Amino acid sequence: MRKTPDRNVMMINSGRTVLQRYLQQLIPMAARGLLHTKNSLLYNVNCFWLIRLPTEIVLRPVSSRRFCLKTDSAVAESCKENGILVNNLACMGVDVKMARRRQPGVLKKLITNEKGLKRFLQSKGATNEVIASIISRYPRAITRSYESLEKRWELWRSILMTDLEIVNILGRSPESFFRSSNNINMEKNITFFCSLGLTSKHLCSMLTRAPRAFSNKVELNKQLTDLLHEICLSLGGENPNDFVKHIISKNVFILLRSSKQVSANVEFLQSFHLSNEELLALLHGCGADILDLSNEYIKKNFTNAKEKLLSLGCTEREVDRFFISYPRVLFLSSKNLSDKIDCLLQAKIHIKQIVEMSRVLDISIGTVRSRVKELEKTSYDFKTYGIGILTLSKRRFEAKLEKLHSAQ
DNA sequence: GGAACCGGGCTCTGCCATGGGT
DNA sequence: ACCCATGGCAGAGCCCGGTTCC
Repeated sequence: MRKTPDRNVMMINSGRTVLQRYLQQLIPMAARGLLHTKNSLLYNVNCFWLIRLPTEIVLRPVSSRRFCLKTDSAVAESCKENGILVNNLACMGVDVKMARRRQPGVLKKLITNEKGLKRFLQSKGATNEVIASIISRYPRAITRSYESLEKRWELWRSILMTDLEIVNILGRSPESFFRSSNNINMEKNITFFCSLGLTSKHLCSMLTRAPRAFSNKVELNKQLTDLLHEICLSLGGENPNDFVKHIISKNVFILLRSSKQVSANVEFLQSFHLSNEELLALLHGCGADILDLSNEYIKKNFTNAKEKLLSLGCTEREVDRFFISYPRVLFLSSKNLSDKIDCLLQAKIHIKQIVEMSRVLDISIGTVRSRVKELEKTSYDFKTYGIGILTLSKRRFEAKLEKLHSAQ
């Protein structure tokens, strides 16, 4: 039995469960009985069931479609849906088709809290459009009780400053808030993250950027931090606690990855035959950036990029140095990286210059093209003056360009 | 003063699979 | 059989500016 955070909620939920099972059995029986006598009349009639719960009275209509006798399997499937719920949602602007595709079971439920959810979110400043979008994308949101929503919101507000920040996150990622109603687990996560030495500022950033991490079971988060702890110790690190805190604050998305993936990515970096000290420094620095990437993606990109660089005359050693000095290049898709290199070569930049200044691959192809074009007007020679100019920020580049023009 | 180095900011959801409960 | 909670994974960059070095 899954834990529910609140005793009252648990009672309501268990009451509902018993009642639901009872109704699920009762309604078809009633329907059969009624159909036997009033089949033709019932087809277009809305019938309301009065359901009394421990804390609330819900007037729940049952669609006449429930009594329809069509045999087509698709229609039979839709007959199981709570027609009035579906109508309610449609009236709220919910994309019912999307909701049905994502969580079909929710539309079959007899007891839901869509109106309560709407009131709750409205009171926090969410617009009707945002609420509809939230339910369309994560229909299970309407199964959360008011008490559970209040508690969860309170927990989120203990980290974030305003209701609006939470509304914005919900609008972006409804699943992260609604996927679990286990508020005790969320509390445990907050305590756990604090115990790692992460400050409220860190927690705020984590909840904003990777809210899903707070819905992970605390054991799962602990499993990952234990792995990081072990990695640090196995590499001779002296302060594993700081290492864990540093990696998480640097790349919070690591908490959304399995230990298996993170492990595989560390192994990938190990394949460059670095000393323990070097690998530790790499993980502490720019190596942390790529730990949350899909391992297959990293390997694929690495293989393709390596092939490309070797074909352009680079040595194995240069290639390895290139990736170690700037692992973030592995973020780039094979095609993007290849196109970028071609673009730089076309501008008469030598491959050795690119390999030595890998940061140049940080810039978008569009920016490279426009900057090369501007520099051509000033007869800028990359061989003589280097390619560092391409990596400047927009403001610095424009200032530099102005000077080049005035010097002409 | 200018170039090079470096760290950090923004961003990252939506879907499917699975195990367990009912 | 069905649903829920949760784990896992695919997807795929660019830019800015502070500090240090020469």
